[in-house]
Amino acid sequence: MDTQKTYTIGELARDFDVTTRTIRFYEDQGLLSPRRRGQTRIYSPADRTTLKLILRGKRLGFSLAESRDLIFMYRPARDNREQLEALIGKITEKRAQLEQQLTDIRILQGELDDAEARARQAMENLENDHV
Amino acid sequence: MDTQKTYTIGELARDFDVTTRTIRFYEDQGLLSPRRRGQTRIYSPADRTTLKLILRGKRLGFSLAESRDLIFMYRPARDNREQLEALIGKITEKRAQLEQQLTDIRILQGELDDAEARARQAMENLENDHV
DNA sequence: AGCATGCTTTACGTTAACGTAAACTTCCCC
DNA sequence: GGGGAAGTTTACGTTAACGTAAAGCATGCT
Repeated sequence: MDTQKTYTIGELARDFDVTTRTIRFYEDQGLLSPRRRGQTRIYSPADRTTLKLILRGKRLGFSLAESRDLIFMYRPARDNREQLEALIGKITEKRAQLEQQLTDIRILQGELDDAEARARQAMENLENDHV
Repeated sequence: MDTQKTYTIGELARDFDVTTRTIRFYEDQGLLSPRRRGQTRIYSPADRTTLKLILRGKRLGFSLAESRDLIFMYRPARDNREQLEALIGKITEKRAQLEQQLTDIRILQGELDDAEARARQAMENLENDHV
């Protein structure tokens, strides 16, 4: 059964809140390669997932090159041992980067807590000074 | 006692592994404003901390504008009520963004685990096929 | 004195990630 | 059959975040 759902570029753009230009740009960069019906691009659920991965990467500050690496990391490839070892090395690096980000986020969260507390305190003081 | 440690631009550049151009650029963008001895920039511990904040922001994918906002959020300012409420609003937004990043990171970590497991499996298979 | 080191300003160059506009086809609707 | 909506290609424009180069001052060796 070839009953896979498909999407037009406009649908994806709406669903993910990006422009069609953006989606075509990602294809240009080798991150997407949708089928074609004539000239028109037809996106599969897998393409949709890839797009989701790219946008998640963006939220974490990754470049498109980094996201492409991640995508190809996740896609199983018929590799020889060297390639597999290189892959594992890259995975290890990414993991370290994510750990660093976790640390950064936690610290920042704490600082936001402080900042909010001080802001609320300042508002209370305004009240009192005003009285 | 005015015995605060100070830094030259070159020292900061080495310590944080950025170029002096980068540090001057941040000043240009209003993120840093070091004292001067004549022409020469003199950085205080506070300036150093600010630079650290900027670089942490970069690791999380923040633009310099976002980092500047964060810095001014953290610096207590003599504000009126409207400004304080706006500040609290911004803090709340940032918090939501950080939560999203946490979610993204956790998912990605899981995917990296999968990818590594598959890579190791593939290596084992290579061994066996080889025998 | 001469020269290296490290600071300064000024200014043009570069890359990533799209935005924007123009000109064209295809399909659907009434 | 004449719009209108959504797709296409081509191509130039834009912004952020620096890189790179040139030319000049100050300081400290040797």
